[in-house]
Amino acid sequence: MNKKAACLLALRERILSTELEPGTDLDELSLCETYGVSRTPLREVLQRLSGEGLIQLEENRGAKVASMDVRVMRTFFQTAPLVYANISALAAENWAGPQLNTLKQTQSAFAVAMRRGEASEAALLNHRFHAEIGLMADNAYLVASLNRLLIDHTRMSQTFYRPTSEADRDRVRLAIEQHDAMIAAFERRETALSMDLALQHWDLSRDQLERFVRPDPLPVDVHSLEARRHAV
Amino acid sequence: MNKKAACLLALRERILSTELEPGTDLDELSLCETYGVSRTPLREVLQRLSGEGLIQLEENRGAKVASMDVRVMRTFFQTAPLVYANISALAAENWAGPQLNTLKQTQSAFAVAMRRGEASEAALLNHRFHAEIGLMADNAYLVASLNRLLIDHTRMSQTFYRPTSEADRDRVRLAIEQHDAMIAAFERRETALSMDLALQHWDLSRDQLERFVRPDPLPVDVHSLEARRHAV
DNA sequence: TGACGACGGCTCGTATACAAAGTGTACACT
DNA sequence: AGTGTACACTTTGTATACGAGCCGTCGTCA
Repeated sequence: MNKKAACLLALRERILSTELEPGTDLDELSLCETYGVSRTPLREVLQRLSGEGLIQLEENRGAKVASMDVRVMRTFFQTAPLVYANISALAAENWAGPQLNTLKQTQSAFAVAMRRGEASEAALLNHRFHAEIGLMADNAYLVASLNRLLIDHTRMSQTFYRPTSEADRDRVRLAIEQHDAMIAAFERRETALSMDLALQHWDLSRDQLERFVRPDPLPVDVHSLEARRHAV
Repeated sequence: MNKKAACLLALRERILSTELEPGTDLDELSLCETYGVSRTPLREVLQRLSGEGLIQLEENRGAKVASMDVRVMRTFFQTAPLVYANISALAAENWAGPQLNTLKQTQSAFAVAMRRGEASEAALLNHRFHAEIGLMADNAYLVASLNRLLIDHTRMSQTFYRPTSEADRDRVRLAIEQHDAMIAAFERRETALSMDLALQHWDLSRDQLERFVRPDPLPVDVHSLEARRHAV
């Protein structure tokens, strides 16, 4: 029972961190061995992961990690701002009890991981941060979308948390500041501001993700570069 | 294998039609007997239904049909127009291949069922109609929200398809006309119009659902009725 | 030599048996 | 008489064994 939950958690993390890359085939027996559970509970875990959209099950063909092709990504960029903005506004409106403190704790853990350069830990904590905002929003319908978005967001942003240039480092710092601003807005129940901040946070993410998805093209050849330069 | 799929389908329909009412406890053994499958595949079906949000699983406590309390409904009314409108616009933009024809077929089947007074059949076909629009929208993220909304929408609207007054009958006719208008808008890829029509369709639904949720209050007593009448 | 078919291995799907957890009742003790 | 505990029964969770479906390879036949 505890082993089953552990297995679920572990697989989730391995998928989100892209240690298990999109499209990877999953073998039941080897997973059973890895996590020390028999096939019955393991298959239930797989069913569950499939329900969450982390893996895809095919009849008589086993499971594979959910793919992430260009079409999916187009949709992702189209949908994310809508959902993130609304979730954020709802979170400001509806959070209750200890949720805000939980969020603050996640945020500090995130900042620490980032400072220490623990990249995949940071990515997972960022995921958790936004998932917790989802819980605060208290809207089972939109959260369904949010969680799907977060899966792909986390997988795409793996590189983000391994900043190489100083400009990248600045962006990460900005992301952390934005998180703090969001927390403050939630605390004061500032719905409209929360929505704005979510959109700003999204803009930053989008720039970063687009750089990952569509990196600067390599020069075709020296001549075309020269030609372009003189054509301006 | 086929029996498992049949079991899944059947349970889905029974839940959507509220034959299995929200909150009902589900007993594994009796379900096994009913559908002629053993516990292992049945439990996988339950996992799946849980993933779709149709039932709720609790550790060592079995499954129960997803509840539908007032808080859930508040959220429902808040979220539905946003998702429906966007899904509709995306459907107009992205539908491909035979999807539109499939939708037309579902629509005629729905109209027929409605004319024949087959209430739960009509409710399920209406569900299918909107689920198919979801597929046309081709947006895995938003569809997750849509499907959650449709579950509760279908369960709440069970009464809608048993019109009692002539005014109710008019509303049903209008709903069918709106479906046709949506199909036409999709066919011509009129994104903005599709969004508008979805919102109109939602307005109609909302009025109907609110009447179900908040019916005309019963008279407190005869005296207060008399008093009210004279007061006008 | 190429193509079709049969066989064998492998993985997935299902049934069943057993273990663990929860629940209700009855009996004893305060 | 009320409460608490223990035991039996019901229901859920897990392991394992067996059957079914897919895939690749090898052999045979044209």
